[in-house]
Amino acid sequence: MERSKDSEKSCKRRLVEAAREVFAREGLKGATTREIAREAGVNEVTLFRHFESKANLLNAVLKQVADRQTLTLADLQPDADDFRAGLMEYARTYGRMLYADEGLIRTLIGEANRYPELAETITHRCAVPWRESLQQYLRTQQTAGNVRKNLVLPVMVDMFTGFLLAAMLRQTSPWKTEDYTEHEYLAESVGVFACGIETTNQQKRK
Amino acid sequence: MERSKDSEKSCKRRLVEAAREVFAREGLKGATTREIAREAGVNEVTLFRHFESKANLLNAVLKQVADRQTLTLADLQPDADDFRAGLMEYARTYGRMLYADEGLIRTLIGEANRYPELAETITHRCAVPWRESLQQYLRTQQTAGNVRKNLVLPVMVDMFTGFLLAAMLRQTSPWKTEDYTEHEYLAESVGVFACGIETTNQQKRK
DNA sequence: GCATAATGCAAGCAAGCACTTGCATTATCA
DNA sequence: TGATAATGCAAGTGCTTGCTTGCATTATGC
Repeated sequence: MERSKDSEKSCKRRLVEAAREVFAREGLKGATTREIAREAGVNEVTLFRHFESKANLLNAVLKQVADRQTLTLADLQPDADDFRAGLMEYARTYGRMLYADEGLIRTLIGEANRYPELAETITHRCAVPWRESLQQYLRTQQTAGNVRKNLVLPVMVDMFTGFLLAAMLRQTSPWKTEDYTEHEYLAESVGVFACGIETTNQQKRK
Repeated sequence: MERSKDSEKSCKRRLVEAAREVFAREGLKGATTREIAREAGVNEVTLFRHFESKANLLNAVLKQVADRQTLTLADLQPDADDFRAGLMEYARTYGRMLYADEGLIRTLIGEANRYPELAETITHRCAVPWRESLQQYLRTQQTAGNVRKNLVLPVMVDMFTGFLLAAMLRQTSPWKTEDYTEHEYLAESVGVFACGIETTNQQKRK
């Protein structure tokens, strides 16, 4: 039972990896088991022997993505002493994650209503942890006197992740308009957001 | 040639209408010509007689949506004297449009990379006009002294539409978390945005 | 070296898909 | 009424899909 662990694992892993790419590239319906198997370099039958259905394979992919995100979030230690620097760190990390999983995120946005249980899973394991971490950070900054106390924190958190998500969607579209750089967007938008929620509203100098 | 105009038009229109719903509900690949025809109450063959292919039908749908949005935008006359009220009007109108076309927007986000020419069309005919209108409004407010002059306006515009889009995606998801109302989100987020870009940064009282 | 488990391969199945064809039926309008 | 155009209907074509079956081949660990 121990002997085959390695090869089997590498085979399964290669399949999950390939499936992640093909699902992201072709969509849930557009991805075919034939193409996934080909991209993984294994026979299509092997795919069905490991995961019994295409749906099972998709679940394995999502589980892997969720686990990776959990690690990313756990590694994040934002600067609590510099309010704006901490926010920027959240924004950069969140943005990096968005770009890394772009294809899957697009696909899930598109198919969320058709696979509700799937959307719920990914939400509970990805979005909720981010929300709570960020909300906790803002609460800390409130008690430190940096952030206004009359804010609805859940709204602020969703607004923050919201304009970052939208930025990713725009930048990775085939039609991106290119009148500012990604870095410029991050700095400017997070700056305005910070300016909007902080206590002492000193004007930001460019 | 005049005689059949009505019935033909009504038939074509019913097909486009049904197609819009089915495409939105099932996705570009998931939507079948059979179901579209059934939902329109006509025979599947009739569909192929009017539009020669599924792709043509999709184009007709997008054209209709784009035209409708052009009208919506033309009707919008934001209050230029009250900066925040004008912003809120933009937000409400934009939000209404987002909710009306939710399904299609989701689908297009999901499939943008697989149908680039399609994404480009819809962008040029929908997103760009919004961007320019909003940017013009902000420029006006800058000269009126209400908005800071050291802002990168394209970023501001995309940030604004961005957190509104993301809010719609969240609210219409099967897993919406429900810890604030749609109205509350609008008021709070637009408030923070306004607070972030305006010249005199008076604290907003709840 | 040998049993056992994993993989490959060729073929196929049943279903669903976009799209077509041929013909009967209905509505339109002069 | 009668020609013409639009629609309905039944059937079918060729392709792709997820998934299965049977059997040969390879690797693994004792």
